[in-house]
Amino acid sequence: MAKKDKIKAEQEFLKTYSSDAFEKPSVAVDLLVFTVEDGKLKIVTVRRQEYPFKGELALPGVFVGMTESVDDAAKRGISEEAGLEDIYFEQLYAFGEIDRDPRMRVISIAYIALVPIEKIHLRTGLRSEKTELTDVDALLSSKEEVAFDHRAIIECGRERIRSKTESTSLPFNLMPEEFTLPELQKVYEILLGKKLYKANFRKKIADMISETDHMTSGDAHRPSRYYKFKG
Amino acid sequence: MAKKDKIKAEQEFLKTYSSDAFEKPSVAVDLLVFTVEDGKLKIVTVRRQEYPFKGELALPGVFVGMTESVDDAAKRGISEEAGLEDIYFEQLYAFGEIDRDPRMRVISIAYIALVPIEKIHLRTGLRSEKTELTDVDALLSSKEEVAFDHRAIIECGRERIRSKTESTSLPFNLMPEEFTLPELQKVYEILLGKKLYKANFRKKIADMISETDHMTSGDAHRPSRYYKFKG
DNA sequence: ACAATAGTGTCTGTGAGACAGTATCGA
DNA sequence: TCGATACTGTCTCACAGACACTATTGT
Repeated sequence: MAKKDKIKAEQEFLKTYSSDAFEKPSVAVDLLVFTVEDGKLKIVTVRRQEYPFKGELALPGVFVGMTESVDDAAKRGISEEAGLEDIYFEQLYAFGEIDRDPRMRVISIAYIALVPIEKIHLRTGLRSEKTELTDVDALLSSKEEVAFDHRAIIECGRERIRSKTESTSLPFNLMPEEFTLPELQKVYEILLGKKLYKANFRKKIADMISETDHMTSGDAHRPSRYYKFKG
Repeated sequence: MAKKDKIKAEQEFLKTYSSDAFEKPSVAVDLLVFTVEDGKLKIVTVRRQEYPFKGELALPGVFVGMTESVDDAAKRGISEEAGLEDIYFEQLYAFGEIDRDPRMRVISIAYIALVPIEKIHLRTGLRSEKTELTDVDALLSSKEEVAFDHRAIIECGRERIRSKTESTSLPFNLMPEEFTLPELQKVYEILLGKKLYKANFRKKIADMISETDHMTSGDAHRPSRYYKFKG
């Protein structure tokens, strides 16, 4: 194959579009790390210590490095901000408005992650912002100011969760290894924002679970069986 | 408000992350412009005139400029490559592997667009690549080489179309202003890849259409009523 | 025995799938 | 009249929703 041609073509290309010829946007990932705590759907947030949006809530995020894929950047961010490894995450949406960051052009690719609360160990981020757990629905129905376009990103993520809860096994990613069906139903109800009928719920998820041989004990009522997620 | 603080914070930020301090990935949009022609689902493709992947099929795409949003870049690309304005499009997915372009780091945000065939006027792109219409399912089931990771992107778009056909009114974006129900059903069958029952199909889409007062004529069989899409 | 929660049986309505039937054109 | 395609009626079956009933613990 004409290697000369190849090199020439490459040089031609780099002349019209090289690292130096054009200014480029920065690319970041923003992270929506969801969990359920105290009967509420929450996300990991940081409180901004600097302008712009100083003092406001924001999503944790990292810039995408040249030596990592976008997925890997998301994984790194989740690890740095929430101390989490090996958890479920998926790409949500790319947010690309010109002025979403007043300092510079940043295109942000948002990811959602789902974690059982037991696994979460909040960690102070690299830029020493305090990480906290914030009630998603309370935040979205409040008028609290949220940094950048992060309110819209959170709304988008909330919607994805709701939608995939109806049609996939997504909520299992919020559960510990073993769980009872009343616990699981509660999580579904939180994600969907409505009460469910016990019998119908159990029929729906019947083929996603397998039972274990032990039960709850110590409560002043009938014990509940523990189940595991079955692919 | 402490404007001084604000400026200082900004400078601090730009020091640790400025246009010059870090190399940045390039950001492009790749376009999946779908249409139905001759009973087949097709997309607008270009044939690469340069290395790498010279001679192979590729998706049309443009780099995202600093003065346009990512959505606007997609709109511009659709206009430049297919001569189309005011058509339906939506973001598909961001592809961010490190080596998806062997020349340089490019993160690509893929968009799908749907156009009735009557509107398509293929236009030679800026880098004078020939644009053509390619049968999607034939391409995907063939072993033909496709440039970059574009085969995976096309698969992803094909899947999005199939999925949204089942649950939304997406296919109407492929129809002209007025259409008959047999025509509409044909399009659904192409998108879903299977035959549908007439009566069931009509029940399903009944509330998305409104009838007009005219019919087909000239065919050697019963005429068919024209309908319009109704929100 | 009772409060409290776990778990099951079943009726009903809705909607998809399957198929048979009727309607209306040109030749 | 016939071939061809448009259009409609209706049976069935799977499944979600709603609700009533039974089961098992601690106090």
